[in-house]
Amino acid sequence: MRPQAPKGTYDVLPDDQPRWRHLTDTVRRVLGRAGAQELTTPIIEHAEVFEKAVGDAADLVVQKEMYTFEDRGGRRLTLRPELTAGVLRAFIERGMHTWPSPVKLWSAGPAFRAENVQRGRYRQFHQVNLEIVGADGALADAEAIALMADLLRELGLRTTVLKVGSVGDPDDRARYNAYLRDALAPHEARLSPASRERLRLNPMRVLDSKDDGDQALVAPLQRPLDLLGDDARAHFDAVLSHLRDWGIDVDVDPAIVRGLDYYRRTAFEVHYTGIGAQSALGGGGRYDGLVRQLGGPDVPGIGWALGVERLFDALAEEGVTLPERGRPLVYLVALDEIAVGEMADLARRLRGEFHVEHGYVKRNPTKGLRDADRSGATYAVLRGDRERRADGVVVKHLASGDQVDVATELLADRLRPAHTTQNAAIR
RNA sequence: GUGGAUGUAGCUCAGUAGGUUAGAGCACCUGAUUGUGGUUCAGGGGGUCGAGGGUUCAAAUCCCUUCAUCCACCCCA
Repeated sequence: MRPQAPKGTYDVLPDDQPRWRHLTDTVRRVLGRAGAQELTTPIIEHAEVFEKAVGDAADLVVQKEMYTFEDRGGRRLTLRPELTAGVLRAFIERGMHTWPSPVKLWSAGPAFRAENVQRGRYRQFHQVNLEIVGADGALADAEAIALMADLLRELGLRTTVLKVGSVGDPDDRARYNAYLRDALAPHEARLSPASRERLRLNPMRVLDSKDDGDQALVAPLQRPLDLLGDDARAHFDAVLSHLRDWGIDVDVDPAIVRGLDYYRRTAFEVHYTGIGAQSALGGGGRYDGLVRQLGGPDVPGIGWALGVERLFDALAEEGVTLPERGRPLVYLVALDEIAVGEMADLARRLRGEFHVEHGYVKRNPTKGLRDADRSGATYAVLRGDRERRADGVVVKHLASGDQVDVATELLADRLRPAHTTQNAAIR
């Protein structure tokens, strides 16, 4: 049996690394200049952190999809299925409510869900996360959404669809769920089996059923947005107004739905068509009761998460070119046994300034130049007995084929100007 | 949890009315080329045909089971 990565996991190979760096660099820049600070939390947390966050609605399904285990000390630990709960746990544990408010925190890293895999869905996946904790005004909602849009744009995505809605305050949600139950009860027999179950557990979910019959039944009904209370309505209008002022294009989605109870008011999602059935790049919303629910002070918050794998899918679909891996400036070739050691020494000196590689063994010029070529280096530097007699090396510019003898002690000086232009022929 | 498709060399894939030593391209190694790379040419290494069982004189090929991958359903914090 050949070794194999666990189902739903994958290796990020060297050629894939530059796009990951590009992503984290962009996140750091875009969110950082808005005052968001990077926070790294553990990948494992006490299971109760997530259990409390999910709440009693804890839809058994959700629970089942968490990787929970017992460590040797008998502690119940969970591989985080998302980043928000851990961030808020840190917020509470570290007393961040005493920090200048609001506290803006971003995080990025792996998360785990025991789901069946498909395109854009893995068991170990990665998220970029932003939380703005301690602000309850519409301005915070608008800024959170705007920052997500900024990030997507700076990454190079142009054709995303940003849907914004409101799930209202808890009373509004209860009222809407009751309305849906009443409205659909007479037609229950015509609902799909899945939606009959939804009607019992979480009526709002019927709204995003993929069944055509369900959709026909639901079409004439009012949406959550239609039954907002005055406060939630005013808040939502203010959010939209800010976004309009800032030129952020959004689609108002009157039927936007959240699975968990702690969400209130603003909810949003960003989608990208063309990356399969899992078209949501990410989403977020306001969670004013959550910090308290986790055992902290009663502070409001809003946040979002983006799925890294889906971002990469979308970037590929959009044809965005990402940086390539770094190539050496010089590749050192040892033409005899003595030169092997000399080149290793030379490499260590040059690496103070340049990206320098060598092959550890004696090579004839044919093989040595082939190695240099494959490394992607700009220059090959060769040394054998002929060069040793002159205390020098041969420097060959691989693209042009031009080559020149250089005294060893002058090599760094000759490379330095080329280093900045990388392609300059040796002078 | 459910359904469909697919598992053959490091990679992408041919190869089924069951029939000798299982092939190609790319990649890798060697040589042409013992002081000059990319191109080219010649040669070479590399396979439990995903795994286990069954049918058969004979299985990559047919049957069963199982595992994995992909896509979709479900679900989606």
